[in-house]
Amino acid sequence: MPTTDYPHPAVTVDLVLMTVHDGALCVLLQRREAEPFAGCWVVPGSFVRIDEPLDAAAQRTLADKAGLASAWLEQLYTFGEPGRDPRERVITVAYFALLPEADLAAAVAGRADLALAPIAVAWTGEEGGPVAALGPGGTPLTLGFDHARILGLAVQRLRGKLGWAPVALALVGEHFTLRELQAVNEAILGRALNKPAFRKRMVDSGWIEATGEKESRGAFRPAELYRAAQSSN
Amino acid sequence: MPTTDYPHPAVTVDLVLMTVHDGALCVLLQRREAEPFAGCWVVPGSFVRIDEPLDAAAQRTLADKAGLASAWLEQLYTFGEPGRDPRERVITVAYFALLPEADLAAAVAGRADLALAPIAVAWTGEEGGPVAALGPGGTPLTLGFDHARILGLAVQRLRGKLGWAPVALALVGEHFTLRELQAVNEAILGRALNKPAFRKRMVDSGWIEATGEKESRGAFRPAELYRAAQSSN
DNA sequence: GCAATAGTGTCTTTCAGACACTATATC
DNA sequence: GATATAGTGTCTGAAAGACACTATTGC
Repeated sequence: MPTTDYPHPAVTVDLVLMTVHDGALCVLLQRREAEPFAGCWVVPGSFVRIDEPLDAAAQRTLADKAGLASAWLEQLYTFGEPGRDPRERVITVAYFALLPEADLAAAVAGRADLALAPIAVAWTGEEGGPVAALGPGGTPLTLGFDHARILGLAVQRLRGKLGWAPVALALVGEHFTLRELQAVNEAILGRALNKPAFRKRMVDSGWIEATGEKESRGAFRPAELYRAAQSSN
Repeated sequence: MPTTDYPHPAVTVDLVLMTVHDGALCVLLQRREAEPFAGCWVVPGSFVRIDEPLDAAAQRTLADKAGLASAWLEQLYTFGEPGRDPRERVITVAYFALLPEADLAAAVAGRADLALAPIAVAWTGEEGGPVAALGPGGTPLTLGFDHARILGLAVQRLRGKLGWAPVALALVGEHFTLRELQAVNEAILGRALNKPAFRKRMVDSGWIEATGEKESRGAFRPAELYRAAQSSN
């Protein structure tokens, strides 16, 4: 592995920032001003600095673009087709990040170039494939670069990890009810779940613990509030 | 995402070529001649050319370093710590590849700089961690760069995929018996499997189909030979 | 007591592990 | 028929879905 004089590609990180809003899995998209793909929507990204670890570049992008300090952040896949950016060779390391709805809504508020778009998934199971992101009228947004494919892979990975990792906890607040957690899971999977089975699985998993406090929403029995267990990280 | 004048990092692909030999999961390692890490063992890799897709670079490395035309090849993870190569910033996209024992043994034969090293895994379950590669005397080889970590992630991914993807089929020949397939699975997982359950799972999975032919090894009942089903890809 | 949601008990089905059994080849 | 491995039937236990039931709050 000697050093070479061959031209080096540019390397970026792209962030698929996801949350669940109104029962739908949503992603934060940014409207591009400049060419190429001006007017199209893309996931936020930035160039990796020459002395910066990849995870740090993702963290920095999270702070710059969304004003967010912390999130469940995980490397997704690296895309490097030569033609994916018409200007120069750009290899992008895609990350996906999960945030509670409130955090992401705050980041979007007052920013005309940002949108929280519901994701429309046509496939089911493990095959995967590209997905569409919907605009205000329910019409699909035009995504720039290969970001429809990146989004599709993010959804696929998220669905796959739901069963064996506490990723759903990153999408609810610090305190949450089992009903909220189940709703988040159902939004991600796109199908209804069985209530007793879900509750048993969650409680037995060791990911969550009861706080002893209750949530009161109206004229009916209040729900127990849970929080992420210490070891769930 | 404008173009920039910032310095670009070098990008490489590294290949974790694995097979099962003598009941042990093994990896193809190459002894480095040059500094840094001269005398250490590393997984084969090469620079990504400026007009070359990442998958094509992995495929080319497979052909150059191991003389192999085809294998189960899958992107693993991208490693980009600034200090991982002391010469310059090198971001590497790691792939793992699975080959039948015979193919990899042929690649190593007569090459003093290549070795097929058994992998010693200390952990179990899902945590993962770095692993050791063993030399002829059973002593651990000194691995260069961050390749112990790359190897560890490859083992973790391989173990994780065993249950729901037909990866084990890439490690046996075109025709194989269920006993051979089970032995491969056991070598990867590092634990014994239940025979009836394994057979039922394999047959029900749809990944394999019976050929109608038999394998005769001695004075006992011959085993049915199977092959990968068409849809198992 | 009524309404509405929270939470649970129980039955059934499905699947994997354990174990012992039957099957089939060569000698 | 002895032997060694291939392959299967059956029991058991764990986990999930279906469904109905009980529990608790405000009004």
